[in-house]
Amino acid sequence: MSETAEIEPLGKRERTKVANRQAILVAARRVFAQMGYEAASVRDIIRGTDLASGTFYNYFRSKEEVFGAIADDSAARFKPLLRAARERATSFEEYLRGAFEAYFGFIADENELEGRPIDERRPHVRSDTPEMIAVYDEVRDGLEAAIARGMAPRIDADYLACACIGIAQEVGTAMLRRSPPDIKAAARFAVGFILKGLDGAPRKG
Amino acid sequence: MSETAEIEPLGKRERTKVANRQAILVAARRVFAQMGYEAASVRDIIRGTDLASGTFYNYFRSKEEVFGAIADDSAARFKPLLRAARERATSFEEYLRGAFEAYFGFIADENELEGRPIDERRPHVRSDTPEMIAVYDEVRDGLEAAIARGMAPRIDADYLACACIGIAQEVGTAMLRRSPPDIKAAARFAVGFILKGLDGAPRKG
DNA sequence: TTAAAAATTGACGCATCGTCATTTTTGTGG
DNA sequence: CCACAAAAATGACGATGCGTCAATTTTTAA
Repeated sequence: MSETAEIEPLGKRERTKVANRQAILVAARRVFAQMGYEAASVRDIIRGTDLASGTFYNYFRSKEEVFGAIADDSAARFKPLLRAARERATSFEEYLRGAFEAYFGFIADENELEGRPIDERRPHVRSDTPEMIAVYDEVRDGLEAAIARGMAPRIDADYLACACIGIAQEVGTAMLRRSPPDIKAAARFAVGFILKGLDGAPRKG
Repeated sequence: MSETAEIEPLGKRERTKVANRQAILVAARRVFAQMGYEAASVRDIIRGTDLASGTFYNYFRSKEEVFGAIADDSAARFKPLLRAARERATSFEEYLRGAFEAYFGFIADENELEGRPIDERRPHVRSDTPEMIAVYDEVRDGLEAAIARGMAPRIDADYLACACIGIAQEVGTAMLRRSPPDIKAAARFAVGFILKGLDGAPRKG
């Protein structure tokens, strides 16, 4: 194998290319958080770097594409956490708990930047970018695997995955609105709810 | 009481005001569906009516506000359906089934306009309009009432409402992607899942 | 009939859009 | 070290959309 990890043979050209792309993404994250996604313009983003306006278009075609790249990046960083939760788990319940704690912890970290309210900067997490589709697939695969092993009943894995993602999103957002956000408690609620429905969710108080 | 329902004493001024506002909303729905929310401009919307560009700003401040009005309108039309489901039901399960069938039927109707994929018709941020908050409150009230009557366990009503809404949204979107969308089946899935968790969801096939 | 009030209109100044010819930077061979 | 080609950055440009506003038309009320 001559494909060993390409340690660091990056010329200056490649390095600045990576650096510029990253600078744009960092500026975009900040701008989206500060003024909200809708209000932000490509010019606002590029002003947050030391690049010229035309340079933006060497890296992205539009604001939407930048948003997609950020979402893709988040999804790519989250996916291994999800995978790890699956591999670490020895039971379905453990898998679910690991996955939800990973997700709730992740969004708690991601939203620590000060600025506009959460709702105005938050991606509408649909099966959008390749990495986000990969996350959805990871969720569904994990559930299908559990079903195949008899750890979960044989139900519609697509709807099930959607239900879990919906719960994760909405309960996650609700958690962020509470201060301080209690990650374990939120995960406990979600896991109990998914496993047993109303009867399984932790009693209040 | 001299405040009796104001039957129809609308002058021409009031009538055209209502008509123009409605014309803008109708055009906006069509434009959002056809070219996608992001790509649409205020000019695109106003071109879909016989009004001048400046007139738009007598009714709305921005494209976002138009979307908010559409969302608000949808929520306002949906809320009574939800309320009716609650009043009609004689058990918690019946309430849930009625609510989900109402919601899934509603979004199936709402998205019958041909055009861009569902996901592109909305902004990438979540807007919480007054009527949408009212719908959320209706959901939570319904659940709290059930809890108070001992028809459901005493769990965190806020998280529960969020979980139900998340399920409704994600499973609803997934349902729309299938053709033809099977409203009853989707509702059966959601209700079973909420009541009993994995064990309660209908088996596949 | 007429004057005040309200609403509509479209042109205006300004900002952002995406492009592209030009300039600057980087990699390569003599 | 220099020169030359490829690659990338730059900012000015025409086009388009933005939100405003003085002028105009329509409606209401006296």
